[in-house]
Order: sequence, then C-alpha cells, then structure tokens
Amino acid sequence: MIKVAITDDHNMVLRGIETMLKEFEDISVVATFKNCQETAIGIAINNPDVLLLDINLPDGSGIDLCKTLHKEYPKIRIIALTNFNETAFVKNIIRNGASGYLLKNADKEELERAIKKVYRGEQYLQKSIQQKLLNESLGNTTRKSFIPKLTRREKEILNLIVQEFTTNEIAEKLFISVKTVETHRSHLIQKLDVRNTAGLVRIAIEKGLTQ
Amino acid sequence: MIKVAITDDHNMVLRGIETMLKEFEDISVVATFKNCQETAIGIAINNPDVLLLDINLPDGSGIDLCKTLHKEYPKIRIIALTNFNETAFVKNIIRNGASGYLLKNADKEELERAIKKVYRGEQYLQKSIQQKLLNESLGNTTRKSFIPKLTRREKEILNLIVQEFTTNEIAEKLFISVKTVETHRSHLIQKLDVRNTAGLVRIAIEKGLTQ
DNA sequence: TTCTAAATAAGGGTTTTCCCTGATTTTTAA
DNA sequence: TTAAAAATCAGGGAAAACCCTTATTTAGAA
Repeated sequence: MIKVAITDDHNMVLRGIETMLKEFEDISVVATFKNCQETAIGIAINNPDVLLLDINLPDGSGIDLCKTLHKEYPKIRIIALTNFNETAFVKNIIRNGASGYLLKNADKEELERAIKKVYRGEQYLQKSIQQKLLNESLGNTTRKSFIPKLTRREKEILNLIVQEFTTNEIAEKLFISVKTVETHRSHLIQKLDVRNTAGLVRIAIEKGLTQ
Repeated sequence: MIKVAITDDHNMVLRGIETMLKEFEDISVVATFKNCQETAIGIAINNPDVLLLDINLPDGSGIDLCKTLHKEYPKIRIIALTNFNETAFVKNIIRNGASGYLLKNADKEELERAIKKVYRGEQYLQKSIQQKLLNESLGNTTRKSFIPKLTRREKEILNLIVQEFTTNEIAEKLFISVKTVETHRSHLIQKLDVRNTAGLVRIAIEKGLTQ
C-alpha cells in the first residue's frame, strides 16, 4: 500500500485528487494539508510515502517547503503540482528535491502512473514537459523560457516595486544606494525577460513571485 | 433534478466538484468543459440549469463568456469560481450575469447550498465576500476595493500598458498623439488611485480589468 | 437639442526609469 | 580554500513616465 499525502490550498483540488486515488486499491490517502505549516507538522505524524505538493501556497513557496522536506525526510517522494508549464520552473523544483512534476489538469491514470513511478524511486515528468525539456536540450528553445531563479534581494525589491515604491523609496527603505536598487532592477528586467516595470509587475503577479 | 455543468481548465478541480456533487441525489453533473469554446458549444447541447464557471480560462476571460451566456441563455444560472477574494471583482462578475460567487476552497456543503440557492433564482455569495461587501456598504471601505469605471479607451490603453507597451508605442498603435495617451495614463492613475505604472498593472490584474 | 462625458491634443516642466560600463566587497557553495 | 554568485556602488546619458494646466472636438444621454 502506497501512503499518499496531498497539500493544496483549494479544497476542490484536494477532493478531486482524493477521489481519483480512491479507485486504486494499492494507494491510500493518509492526509491532506492546506498550507505549508500544516504540511510541515503533519508530515511527521502521517509518514507518507509520496507527497503531492502544490507549489503556490498561501503561506509561502512550495519550492522552499520542498527543499526543507527533502532534507529532513529524504525517503518521502515529492511530486510538485502546478499550472506552470515552464521548463525552467520544473528544473528548479527538481533541483530542490522533487521527484515528479504534474500539471493540475492530469487525469487519474496519469496520477497513478506518477505516484507509482516516484514510489519506485524513479522520476516522473508530465509528457508535455518532457517534450519541452527534450526540445530545449536539442537547442529548440521555446522562447521566453522563464527563469524565476531570483536572489533574495531581487525578490525583495520586486515585491516593493509591485507595491508601487519608487527606486528612491526602495533605497531608503533598505538602507542601500539608489544605484544598487537600479542595478537590481535591471537584473530583474533581464532575468524575467521583460521590457519595463509593467512587465515586472505582470510577471511577478502571474508567476506568484509576490509574497 | 438539477442539471449542473462545470467549466474549469484543471481536471483535478473538475473531478473534485464532480465527486462532491455525486453525493447529492437531486443534483447531476451533465457536462464538464475545459475552456470557453467548449462551454459555448456544449451548453446548447446539454442544457444545464446551473453552470459552475471558472473565471480564469486559457482561451479568454470567463467574465466575457459569462456575459454572452447570460444574454443567450438567461435561464441558466451561473456561479463564478475563482480565487480572487475581492469585492470589486465580485461586483464585476455579478454585473455580467452571474448569480453566485464561490472560492475554490469551498466544501461540498457550501457547493450544494450555492447550487440550490441560485437554482431557486436567488443569489449566492460566499460568506467572506458577503461580509466584505457589507462592510463596504457600511462605509468601512477596505479602500481600493471599488470598481473604477473606466472608459473604453482607458481600458484599451491599460491593457496595452500591462502588455509592456510604452506610451510612444501605444500612440502609434492607436493612431493618436503621445500627449493623448499621456492624458489617459494620468486619468488611469487618478481613477485607480495608484502612484505609477506598477500600480496600474497590479490593479489591472487584480481586478480582472485585463482582457 | 442641449448638456455631459469622452476623446483628443499641447505646452512645459520634473521625476523616474532604463541602459551602459566598470568596480569592490560579501556571501555561498563546491 | 577557492571560485562563483550575490550584493554593493558610481557616472553619465537617453528614454519614459509623471504632473500641471488648458482647450477643442465628438459622441451619447436626458
């Protein structure tokens, strides 16, 4: 029997996965969590084999949680659940200890396949993502492959930009020079592949980079 | 028997709602759709009483779809499904023909209540939203949560701003003077009560003013 | 038809953002 | 411990955004 836990802040998703998994006799859902905190506490008690982990959670980044859990409980296989169909994002999650990656539109057959595969110690990636990764490694870069690998400071400044603070105000707030903030700004524009502040804010909100 | 259709681009959410509704003998799910197009076509065939409609769809705004459906099939009750817990957003949806508003973390009891209420011709709003709306009408304006009435041109320009076009480019695109675009911009900043482009983009996305 | 809102435009300025180069120090990871 | 990444700062200049005021034309509602 494979013991599965699920973390997602949407009850409907939780129930959907739970229902799909009920049909498999060798899989049982031992716990469901709605946020990072619940997961961090509950995982120790319920001791699941596989954790289906939503990356966008209300109280923090699932990626950080993934990293922590993987360190503390290396035996637990983690499958990331998200809507982001971006290779850079996948790479980031895998680097942080996830064994699999599923989009939320997965059907129950795929869900089963993914769980059983990671349970066996293998890696599971959704087909569309696999294809993309393949294309990329062949050099066919799908444009705007988004790299959300921002540094702590960059995230901090991005958040302040979204909150309508100007470069001057950010500098004051963080006790650093205006020029430093400008440097971070242009790094953000480069990394996120946008043209201006509008793009920064859009991407920050769309990709959930805001706290 | 209440016939229900569901539109959501995430299979897991579809399955979650379907499962929850199976427990009610007087409700049956007659169709599920994954995008605007499917919904627009399928609704004519399946003739549901209630449509649970996700607002964020891959091929367009659920709000527009809601408007269209409400005009063509005024008998169908529409319940909007979203994650935005903002009164301005709710108001907008209700204005466009929805009878109800549910967040995706609703449980099955609430789902049942909502469906039966709108089926009877009443309006259903999630408690937290109801409370917020109440507070607002009592004057406790959780400021910045009103729906700003923007003109057609202003909306058009706001959308171009979100898409990272500069004032110059917008002027060229719309065959109007740069100065005119600047005027619209400052009107937008005033109306939306923000300080700069970052605020415009944030509000535009938060309030669903983007197409 | 008359009033109003909307859309258009301009002058003339300030502030902010953006872009480039080049650099030093600090932190982190291998 | 050493190399790389991150964070810091600066000069200088161009582009874009922002903020006033004022004003004309146009379209829609009363």
